[in-house]
Amino acid sequence: MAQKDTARSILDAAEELFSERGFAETSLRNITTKADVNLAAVNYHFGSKKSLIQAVFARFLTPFVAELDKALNTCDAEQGEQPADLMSLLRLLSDTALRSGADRPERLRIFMRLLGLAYSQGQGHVRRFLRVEYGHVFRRYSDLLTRATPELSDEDRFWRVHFMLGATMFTLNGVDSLTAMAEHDFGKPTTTPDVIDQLLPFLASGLKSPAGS
Amino acid sequence: MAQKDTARSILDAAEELFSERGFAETSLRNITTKADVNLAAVNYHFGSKKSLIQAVFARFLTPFVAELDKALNTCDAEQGEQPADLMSLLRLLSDTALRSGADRPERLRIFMRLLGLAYSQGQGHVRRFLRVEYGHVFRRYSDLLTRATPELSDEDRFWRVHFMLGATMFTLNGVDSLTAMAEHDFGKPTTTPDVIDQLLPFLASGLKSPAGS
DNA sequence: AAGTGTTTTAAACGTATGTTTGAAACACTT
DNA sequence: AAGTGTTTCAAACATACGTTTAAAACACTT
Repeated sequence: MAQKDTARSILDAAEELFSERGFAETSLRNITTKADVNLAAVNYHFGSKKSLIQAVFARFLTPFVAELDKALNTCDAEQGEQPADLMSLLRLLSDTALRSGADRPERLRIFMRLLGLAYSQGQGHVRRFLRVEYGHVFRRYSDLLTRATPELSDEDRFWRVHFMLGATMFTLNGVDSLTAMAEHDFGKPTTTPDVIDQLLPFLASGLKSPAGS
Repeated sequence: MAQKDTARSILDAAEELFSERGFAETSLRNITTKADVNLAAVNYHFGSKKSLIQAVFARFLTPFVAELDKALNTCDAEQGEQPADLMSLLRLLSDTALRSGADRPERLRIFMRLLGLAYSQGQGHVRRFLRVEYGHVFRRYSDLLTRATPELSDEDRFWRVHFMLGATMFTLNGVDSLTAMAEHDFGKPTTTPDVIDQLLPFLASGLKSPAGS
């Protein structure tokens, strides 16, 4: 019992501190102090700081890709030959992401920050870990995206999908600062689902934008 | 003479190393070794590591915002009352960015990586420095963008501009990996201006996308 | 050539980090 | 209750960092 508790406390504290300050800027002493466990507990339970970082990602991503895989299965079964349209595909992904870790709604924001950090900081080991562990589901989703945009050349689609990825990562990365700015400027409170409702049409328009200049 | 050389060598090395590995992950010893100067030279010439980071940004941004300001002046003079259209505005910005530091074309990529790092890593002092030092020019550009999209509500425009920013940052951030992937998959070599030619229509379509779901 | 202010150098300082250790505390079977 | 494997703990380890120092080397005026 104590084992699970200690490991979970460490993961909770690490997740939050990493997302706030980055990986290199968060020390094991920060984490163990916040988790109220002994300093040596990290190395005892996870082996090293690197492994702890991967464990933080795994705790979020493993249930998420499982749910996404399930959602893609029912999507395939329902539609048969006819490909799903673009907007539905985007909704499917965002709904799955929002539902994953439904207990706390700010979980998605935290995880997106972690993902952004992993790609902008060194952390090549995280990228490798993610590709090896979860690559097949993302490849599956990518195939559906291809079938939903048959009018695009592979090259155009490649670039535009990355543009979409960038807009999404950046936005959800800083969604807390952005919603605070929006609330200050426009009065209305804005939630993460609200932001996603704004984002998806933008992404769809961009992806379908006419080719050429 | 020796003074300028040492300081410049440090800036060159710091710019490259920071953009490759991040700020916290790059030590002064890494920098001074690469620059082939003494370790103490950084603190002698720049005072501290923080000031060095700001100096790296200033060296790129000061000429850039000067050129952008000039371009905005001639833009104002030419157009008179009639606002510039969206595509021209985007071109104006990207042309200025591409021309700035024209000596080496990968300079823009390096700088975009630095900017992304400054916002994703802690580095709150960089954000503050940039806002205080260069904020007025970006506010000026933002006003032109507003006049070019009168059909949008301030709130919609706010969000979509940040989506554009995200797509741009992410893309130019990883433009070297992305062009390498594109070349591997599609044969054709792709340059940074090519990528921007793909990006701008995407951004324009997204910004102008019809409101509502 | 002497003198003066600037720049470079090698070495050290103090601090913080990730990790290891060996003993103590604990949980659980026999 | 003794014994056994697991978990916690305080302390120390080795290493790396940013910064400071004081002397040496340099550039340049008089």
